[in-house]
Amino acid sequence: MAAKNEETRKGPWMEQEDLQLVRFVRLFGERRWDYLAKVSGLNRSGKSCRLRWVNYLHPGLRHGRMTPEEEHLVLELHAKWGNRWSRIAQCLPGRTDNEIKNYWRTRMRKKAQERRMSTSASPSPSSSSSNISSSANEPPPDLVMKKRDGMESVAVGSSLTLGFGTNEGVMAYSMDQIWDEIAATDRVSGLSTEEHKHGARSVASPLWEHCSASPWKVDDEEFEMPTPADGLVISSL
DNA sequence: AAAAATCTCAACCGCCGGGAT
DNA sequence: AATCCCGGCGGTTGAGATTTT
Repeated sequence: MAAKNEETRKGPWMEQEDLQLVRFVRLFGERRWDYLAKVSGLNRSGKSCRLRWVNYLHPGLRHGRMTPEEEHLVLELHAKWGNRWSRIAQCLPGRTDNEIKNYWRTRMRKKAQERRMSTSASPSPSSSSSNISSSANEPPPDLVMKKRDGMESVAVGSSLTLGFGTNEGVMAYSMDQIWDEIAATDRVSGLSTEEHKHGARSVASPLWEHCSASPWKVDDEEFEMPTPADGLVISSL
């Protein structure tokens, strides 16, 4: 048996690949990733395609820093469900499990650092009960955001950029560019960029229809949307 | 201004469960 | 009923960006 035609590509996605993926997701919907990966001509695994779509290209995504409300919600939900990132993500429209996971990880690291500092500063014997390892799944009382507070978050439609290397050098492109490209190449079909952004979801995916009322639908029967009655106090939500 | 340290986030991996055959 | 395949999830890694010294 000859090896696969070419080995599957890995690493950062190129703009062309994104365009291709978006186009084929519009055609086939958000499913059958393996098939989609094959017919699209992308030298990527189905998994890789799905991940790229779900975590980056999906029209409903919000990128950039979490709002304080979102941060609060993550804390509350993590207290309730632990590391069930996908489930938590379903309560934060536009956020992916990956993003939340990353956020939590960063936060825990910060927390651990602070704790290390404080324990080394004040050698309190009782502090051993809440050490770093146990804190990973244990929601700390409050949120500490010290650094980078001044940094503005960037939205998908505006200025989020990616950098990647090519033979010709480093390129960067934004989501707007991707959608513009699609609009340009498909202009004959009469769809505007905006229609693409929204059309991508409505045309392609039955899944999306499913989610249109609640885009981040949860099908787990145990699931309950947290309410203040559940002990969640989410101010200004 | 440069180097070092830290942070962020995209992407991969392995495992698991569900559906199809 | 058993097996296979695919998609989804959580954990982890590494490159690039940003901040601090």
